Amino acid sequence: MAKIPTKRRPAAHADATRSRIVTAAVTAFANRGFEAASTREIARQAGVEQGLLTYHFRNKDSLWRAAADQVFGTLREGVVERLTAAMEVSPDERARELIRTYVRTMAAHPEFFRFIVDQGHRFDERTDWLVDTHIRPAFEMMNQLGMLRVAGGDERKLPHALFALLGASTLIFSVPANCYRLTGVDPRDPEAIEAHADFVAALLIP
Amino acid sequence: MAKIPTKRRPAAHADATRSRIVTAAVTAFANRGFEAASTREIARQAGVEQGLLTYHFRNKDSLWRAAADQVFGTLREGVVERLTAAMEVSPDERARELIRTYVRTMAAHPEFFRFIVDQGHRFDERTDWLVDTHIRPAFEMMNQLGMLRVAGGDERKLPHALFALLGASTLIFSVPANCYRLTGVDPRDPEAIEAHADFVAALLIP
DNA sequence: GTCTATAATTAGATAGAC
DNA sequence: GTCTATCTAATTATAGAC
Repeated sequence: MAKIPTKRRPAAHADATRSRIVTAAVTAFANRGFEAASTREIARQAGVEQGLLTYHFRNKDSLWRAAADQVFGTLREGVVERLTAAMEVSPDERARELIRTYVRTMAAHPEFFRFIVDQGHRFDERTDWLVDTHIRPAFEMMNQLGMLRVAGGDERKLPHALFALLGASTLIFSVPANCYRLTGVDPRDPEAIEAHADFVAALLIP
Repeated sequence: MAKIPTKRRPAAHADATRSRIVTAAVTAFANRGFEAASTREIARQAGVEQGLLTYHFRNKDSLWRAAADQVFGTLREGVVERLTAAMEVSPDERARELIRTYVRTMAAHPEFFRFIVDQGHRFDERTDWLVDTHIRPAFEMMNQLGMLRVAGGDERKLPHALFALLGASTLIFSVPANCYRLTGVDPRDPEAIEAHADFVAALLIP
């Protein structure tokens, strides 16, 4: 009586399997970088055999792109969801709250930053794809929301504002071992996240 | 008549070989991370055979520490050298100039940031060693120089100030492919470096 | 001090059974 | 859809020649 798939979703179980693989891939790629992440370890984490990965994804490169889709998709949902609550406050306070929201989202998804740093120094196809598919839309959304007002309306300062904001907001959550060993503060603690959100918001919108 | 070593420095040539290996290792570890960097590729870049690496360094871990010593040593020299020129200006302007110097040094050595990010999320022996040996002394020097005045004298804000400064100053130089593809600005250009130094200095010391 | 050879392990990709 | 088996190549570490 087991394994009777419905007519409408014969592949529901396969979708779940595929999803588990992608989730395991996100962790592996973020923790170890593209080359060092092993498809065997990803399969093991997802509870499947390595051969199945080539059924759902052609090769390691395709799996990486699926992982990137999930990382940026989750991020987009998180930010957009929190931004729908329209704020009737001053532009400065609105920008500050956007930045605090941004910091909290980064804290919840440190894998995002490592994805970018691991890939961002390679002038290759994957970087072109990542920027065109995911990073540019995010950049334009942040700009339209007024989060980059720190550039003072000078378009030439936008790149510096973007990477300064991203680096200031996110680095601490991507190197928790360094931060904890160095300062005793664990950046995964909720209080540390709020403290960093307040600090960065005050820094960028004084 | 070749290969007549002097009495005092019989190993001068060996030292040069060792140094070439370390230099190649710095590049490899920064570009690809600890696991993905291969000792064979490092040996090839240094113009030696792989077996020689275990003569000069016990294993990959020891080689990584030697590479870290070189990265942080170079950085320390660069910063200290530039700071000896005492500045008789206001504390604010002095802090700004220190931060500009810091940004320029980071731009000249993007491998520093990738060393930290690649290692900083692992709670292991290497992180403990890196923090205790290199990061903490650098942190204390920055604090004593007044570069973390953005914390406003509040000791609890120091961790946030440190990682915000480091991230804001350095990220852009560590992801040049992202920045160039996204904005058209190549952060390796001297004008871009100066623009970022000015931007970050103005951001942290308004 | 440097190289050659190789052992033991692991990598990604593929073919085919079920 | 999932797994088993295997191929080729690359990995770190080691032993020993010179």
